[in-house]
Amino acid sequence: MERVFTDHLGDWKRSCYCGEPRVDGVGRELILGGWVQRRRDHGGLIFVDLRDRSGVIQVVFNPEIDPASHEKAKQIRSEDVLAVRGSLTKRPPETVNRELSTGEVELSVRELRLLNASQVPPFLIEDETDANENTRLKYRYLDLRRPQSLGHLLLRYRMTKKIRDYLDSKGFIEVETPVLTKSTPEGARDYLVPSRIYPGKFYALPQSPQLFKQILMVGGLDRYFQIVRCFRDEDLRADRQPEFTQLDMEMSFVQPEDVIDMVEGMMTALFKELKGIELKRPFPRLSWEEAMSRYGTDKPDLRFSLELIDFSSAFKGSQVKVFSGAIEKGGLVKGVKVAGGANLSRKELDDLTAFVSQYGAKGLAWIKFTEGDWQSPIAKFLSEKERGEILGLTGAKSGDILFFVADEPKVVYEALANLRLHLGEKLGLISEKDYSLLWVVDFPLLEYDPEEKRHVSVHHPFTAPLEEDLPLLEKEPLKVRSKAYDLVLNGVEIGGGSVRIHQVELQKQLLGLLGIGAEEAKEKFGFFLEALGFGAPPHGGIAFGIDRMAMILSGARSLRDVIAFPKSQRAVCLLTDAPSSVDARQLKELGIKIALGD
RNA sequence: GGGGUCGUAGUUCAGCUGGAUAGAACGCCGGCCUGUCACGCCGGAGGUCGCGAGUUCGAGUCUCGUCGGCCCCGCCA
Repeated sequence: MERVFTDHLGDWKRSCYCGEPRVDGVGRELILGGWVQRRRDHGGLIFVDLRDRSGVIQVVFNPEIDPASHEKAKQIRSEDVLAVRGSLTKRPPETVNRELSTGEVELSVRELRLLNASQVPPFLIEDETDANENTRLKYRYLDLRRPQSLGHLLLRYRMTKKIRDYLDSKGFIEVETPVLTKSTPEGARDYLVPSRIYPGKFYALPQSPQLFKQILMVGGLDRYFQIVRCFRDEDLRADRQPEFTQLDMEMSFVQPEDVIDMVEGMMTALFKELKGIELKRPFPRLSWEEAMSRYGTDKPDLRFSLELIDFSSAFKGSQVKVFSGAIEKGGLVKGVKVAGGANLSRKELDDLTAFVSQYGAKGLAWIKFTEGDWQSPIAKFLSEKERGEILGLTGAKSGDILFFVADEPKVVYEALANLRLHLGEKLGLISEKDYSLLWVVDFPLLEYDPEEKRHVSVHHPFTAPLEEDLPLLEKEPLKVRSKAYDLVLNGVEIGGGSVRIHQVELQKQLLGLLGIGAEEAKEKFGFFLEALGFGAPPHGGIAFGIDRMAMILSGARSLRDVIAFPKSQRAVCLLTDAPSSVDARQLKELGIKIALGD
């Protein structure tokens, strides 16, 4: 039987939100509106928990107060929308509900208006919902009614609001840049938008407004920011969505220190506002090289130690062939010591081995230090000298365990960085309440891409080299460091930026190093190079992942929790079913034929 | 593109080495109930076991394929 409600709001004006009434309002007549969290029908009395974004209040339908509304209330079901008029009353002391902000009061209803009936919801609207994400995303509007969902969006809003206020106070101007723009080489795959007016040509959705913000500096804006949607057509992860939001900023006449200083001020204000935390300034800083050697990653989580230890020199020429072999081939032997980790079971060690194999490690060697003994598959191959060096490097004591990975540097770093994180979580070394902010600086400007057989930018092609390294650019480009900086929060890169190249000749030289010839440069970035030639000031900036920041600051597990309408891992919007087919007519207008291979 | 994992009632799950009528909880429907707030009590409905092949006397269970959710690798300057 379909329930249909036909009441209208009429001249009723809502008095306040459901979560607001308190004892001091007792006796007042209130009009409230909201959704039915729950109905408890006692035959004689009917209780309804009425919910809106502010919270829940109990409303009571008592036939002795108003028989008509009590009769009407019998039809009420979960998630119906209703408005009630009645008097706020104090609850009898024994019926006070301490769980509710409004638990000392309730509304005695004199009139009920049934505004809209709800279908039976597919899952209960509660914070501890166990509905799977599939269902929650399909019925996102129901999921959003959960206080936790609202909390995430609210925190995100307060964050962007504070950012805007802060940057405004520092003289930044928010400027919008195009969403329909030009596809550029380098970087991620572009989302393309076909042009109807120029069949066969395409706009691209921006991966970031990089060139536009630099051109705004050429335009004399001096301080720009934008909270802006960006698009990258790559595969998704828990921390990666195809469309995401950046705080993009840029400043003129600056060096890295100036940008870093501005950002520290902003982050400090943000943490104070959102978490009530006073951050200490300056934030800690690591060079890229130090971050890699101590943590194996350019975004270390400093909330716990477990630093990497280098055994490469200790194992040169070792009887342990996997170690000495790796070193001979130009690789490394590195490891981590877990104090008190000797009680890890064989199964756990096997799991850890499987874990590092994901990152290309061929094995995970270990030594358990027990009372007067070294338990290890490699123990019998270790010389006295090596044993001495291991003890010297690690200070290992009885009860500890040591892990080793020997391979080419990239594999060693990736495997151990991830192992370190994995162990940190598994062993409970990370306090959820801690926040660790860290700058990583002095990145290399370029790295060599063996697949493309050319140099590629570590940051992006517009990043300026460190002035002191400029002489190396011609002969040893891989040794050149850049004026780039990343801000890392709890092991997540939340922001990255650089001071840019503002001189056209240097920019051309750099594009050349990347294998982008004059011809291609002109076609792809001609407008930009031309702009640099008209008096581009020195400038630099940074961009932050707003979604990631919101995720971390709200303690969410996934980016999807802090995005109102996120995509599934296969890049589908489960609510709208996008992407979808389009009319043949639309395709024809665009001059597009679908040519799907078999 | 690859690996892992999950898919059984509206929801979350159980379902053993393949065996007869596929269960539970919550939700839903009906009845009773004036102080509940995860109300309670009584009764009831609800299933193409994601989909398609195959093996078998017999498949929710085994095999292959396929679709979808999630996690990861590759990818993401």
